[in-house]
Amino acid sequence: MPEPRLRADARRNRARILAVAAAVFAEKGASASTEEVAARAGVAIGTVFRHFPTKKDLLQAIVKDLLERLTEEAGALAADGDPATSLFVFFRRMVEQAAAKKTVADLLAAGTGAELEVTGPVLTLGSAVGTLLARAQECGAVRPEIRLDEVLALLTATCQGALRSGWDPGLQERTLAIVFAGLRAGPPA
Amino acid sequence: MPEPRLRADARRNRARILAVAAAVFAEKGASASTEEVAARAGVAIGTVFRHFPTKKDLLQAIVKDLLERLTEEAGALAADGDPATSLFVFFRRMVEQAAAKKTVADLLAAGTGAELEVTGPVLTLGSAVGTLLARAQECGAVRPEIRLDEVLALLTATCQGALRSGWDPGLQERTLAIVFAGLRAGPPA
DNA sequence: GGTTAAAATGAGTGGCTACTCATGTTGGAA
DNA sequence: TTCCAACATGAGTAGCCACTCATTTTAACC
Repeated sequence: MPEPRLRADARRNRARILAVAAAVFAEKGASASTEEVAARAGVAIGTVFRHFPTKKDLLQAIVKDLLERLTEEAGALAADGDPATSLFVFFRRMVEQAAAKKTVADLLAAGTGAELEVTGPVLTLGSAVGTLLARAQECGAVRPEIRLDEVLALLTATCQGALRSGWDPGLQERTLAIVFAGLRAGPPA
Repeated sequence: MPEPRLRADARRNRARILAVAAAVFAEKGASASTEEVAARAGVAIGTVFRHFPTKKDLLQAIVKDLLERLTEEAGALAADGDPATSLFVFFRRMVEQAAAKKTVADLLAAGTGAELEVTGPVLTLGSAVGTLLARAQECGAVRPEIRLDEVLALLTATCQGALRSGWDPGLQERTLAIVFAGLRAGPPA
C-alpha cells in the first residue's frame, strides 16, 4: 500500500486540522461543530471534509492518535518502571488526562462500546495494560485473582467519573487510593 | 403556595407524559427528541410544552423523581437493613439501574456537576448515603477514614462506567467486588 | 513561464429539533 | 344546557449542523 503523496499545502493543512480538532474536542467534547474546527484552523469548511469525509472519521483519527500515545506510555512503564507501582502510575495518568480532555473518556467508552471504530487500538492499549497488571501481580502488588477486564472496567469508570463530575485533585487522589486498595487488598474480614 | 388545581384531562396527560418520557429517555438517553415523547404518549407536541415549557424542565422533573425514589430506598435500608452490608447493597442497586436506564448516570453526573438544576435532591440523596456509610463504619465494615465524597465519587464513576461500556452481570459483580474491597481493606502492605 | 491536476473555497442544501401560536375542543361550574 | 377559561392541536418558525459542489487558486513537473 504505497501512500499517495499529498501536495505540500495539503499535508500542512491536514496536520493543522488534526491538531486544532484535538484541542477543540478536548475543550468542548465531541459535540463541538466541524465549523469551529475549520475556523480555528484557518481553513474553509470544505477543506476539513476533503481530508476527513465524515466527522466520525475526524474523531477516529484523533482517538487513534491518543490511544497510540497512551499505549506507548504503558509500554515505557512496562519496560523500565517499578513493577509494583507502574500500573497505578499509569492509572493515575489516564484519569488526569480524562479530567482535562473530554475526548479521552468519551471515546475510551465509545471504543469499549462501539459507536466509533477504534477496536484495534483499544485492544492494543488493553494488552499493554495487561502487561502492567501481570508484572504487578508477579511481585504481589495486586491480588492474583484479578482479571484484566476488571481493571479496564475500573479504568474507564474512573475516567468517566473524573470527567463528568469534575473531581478536584484531592478527591481524585483519595478516590484512586480506594480503588488501588481494592486491587491490592488481602482477603475480606 | 396553593397548588392551582389542574383540569382532569390535564392531570392525566401530565402523568402520561412524565411516565413515557422517563421510559424514552431511559432507552435513548437525554438526547431523545421531545417529538418522540409526544408521539408515544399519544399527545401533540404542544401539550408537552404546555406542561414542561422546556426540555430541561422535563428532564429535571424526571431526575427529581428518580433521585427521590433512590433516597427513599437508601432511607429504607438505613432503617432496617444490615449495617454491614446496606451500603454495598445500595451501591449495587444503583449501578444496576444505571446499566438499564441511561438517565440515571447521565444526570447524577449532571447534578454533581451542574447542567441541570437538581442540586437539592442530589444533596439529599448524598446525605442518605452518608447515613449508610456511617453505619457501615460503626460496625467495621468500612474503614473509618473514608469520607462521603469519596464514596459518592466511586458511585458516580461506577454508574458511568457500567452505562457507557455495557458491563455484563459477571464483570459488574467482579468490578464492584474490587471497589468494595477497597472500602473495606486494611492498611496496604 | 505554461500547464494541469490536485487542493481550497464558501455559499448552499437538507435534515433534525426545540419551541410558538392561531385555531379548535372540552371539562366543569352555574 | 350554557358558556368560557383552560386545555389540546399540529402546522409552522428559526437555528444549528453535517455535508456538497461549482468555481477559483495553487503546487509541482516540464
